[in-house]
Amino acid sequence: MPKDTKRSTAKTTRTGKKKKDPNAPKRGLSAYMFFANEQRENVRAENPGIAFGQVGKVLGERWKALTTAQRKPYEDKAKADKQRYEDEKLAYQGGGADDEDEDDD
DNA sequence: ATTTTGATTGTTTGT
DNA sequence: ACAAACAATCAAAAT
Repeated sequence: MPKDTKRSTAKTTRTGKKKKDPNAPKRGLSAYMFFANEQRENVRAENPGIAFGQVGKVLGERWKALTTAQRKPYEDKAKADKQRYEDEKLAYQGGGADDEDEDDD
């Protein structure tokens, strides 16, 4: 039996965010996010007057309804987003390698 | 090196 | 602005 490695996906939206990172390099988005961005209109369009959580549910079902091929475009964006985060984390850790100029806020 | 955990992403509606 | 359900993620920390 495969180790589940505890998947905490049931908590959902933790408004009380405790970050230990100094400058908190926000991660990248997820494929689902991009997928939702596109489908949200479609789902809502097909479900007039759909409830709050319902939309999300239907959305998720549709998401899995796709194949890796369909997710590909979304995953692609997700990866691109990750790279975006990479820059953040890079700057988040790598302060000044040799010389750096940053805008004082 | 491996495992776990924690933090984060964006959307929906309604108040 | 935030509240859950939906899925991914994945990088960093702990072991």
